Amino acid sequence: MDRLSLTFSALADPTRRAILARLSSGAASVNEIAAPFSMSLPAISKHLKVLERAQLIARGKEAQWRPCELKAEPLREADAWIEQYRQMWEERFDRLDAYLMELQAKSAEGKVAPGAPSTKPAVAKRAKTTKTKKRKP
Amino acid sequence: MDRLSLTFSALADPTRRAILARLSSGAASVNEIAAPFSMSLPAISKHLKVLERAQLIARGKEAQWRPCELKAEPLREADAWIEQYRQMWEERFDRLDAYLMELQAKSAEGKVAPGAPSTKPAVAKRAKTTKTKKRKP
DNA sequence: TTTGTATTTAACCATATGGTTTAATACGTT
DNA sequence: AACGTATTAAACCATATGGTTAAATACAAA
Repeated sequence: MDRLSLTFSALADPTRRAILARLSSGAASVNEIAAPFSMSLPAISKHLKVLERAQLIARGKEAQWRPCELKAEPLREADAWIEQYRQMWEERFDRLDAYLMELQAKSAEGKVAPGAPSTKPAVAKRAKTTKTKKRKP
Repeated sequence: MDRLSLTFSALADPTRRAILARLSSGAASVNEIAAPFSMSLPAISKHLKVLERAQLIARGKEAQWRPCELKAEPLREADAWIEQYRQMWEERFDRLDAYLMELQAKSAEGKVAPGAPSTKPAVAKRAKTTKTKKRKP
């Protein structure tokens, strides 16, 4: 299986995401990792194997312990993939911004009812800092 | 299943990622989507159902066509999750940079053997250009 | 109404996933 | 050597996944 698929499918489980979260604050033994969960040790062991295959963790050997350490590299690749789509969800705000800017314009002309919400600063400001991409008509 | 798990497991398949890529350049019918692949139409239909359940696509109805449209919102959530780990993979480069900068310093003092590899520009420069992703203002 | 096109459903198959319980293994300590 | 602890392996089970082919459905056009 390709690396991206391995990464995403490793992340597609809340237990495994929780394990990564735990490891983000330092390496840990299998028992330490298992402690917060209400499942058997072998189940955790299997999850760790999945994470290891995805290279999201690396394991050491110290006496009878196999400490696990987080390896973020695959996350970087996953992030790079998702990154491609960033503007797709930013666009949404752009259109909202455009709409709100228009409202403001009208407001300046005194065409909006007195009680209309003030949409000016927080959101409309984003229109300047967000890159826009045109969508097909 | 929780939304993040749905999203990641939907992304954990190259066919589905390719479908999303196709849809990022505009909506398409099932047949159009299926064209590039060498698998049966029902297989594609199933993939679309997975994407739909994860809310990565939305479907319309026009005559006998059910056009698919990309919805990036879940990607934004996935991105936000991964974001937590960003510094984990940036740190790594920071340390590498620090090390290489140090090497350069020694090199400047003439303490490195004549044949030593020149590590100067390409990598050490990264220390300045490594982008810490733009966060919300 | 018949035919053609687009798409989904049904039934089936093989393999993967996530869990269990019961051993087995590996190492440090007594 | 025997024991205790940490971890994995084996065998098993239920359900999910990713694919197939054949049939059913929905709509447009002739």
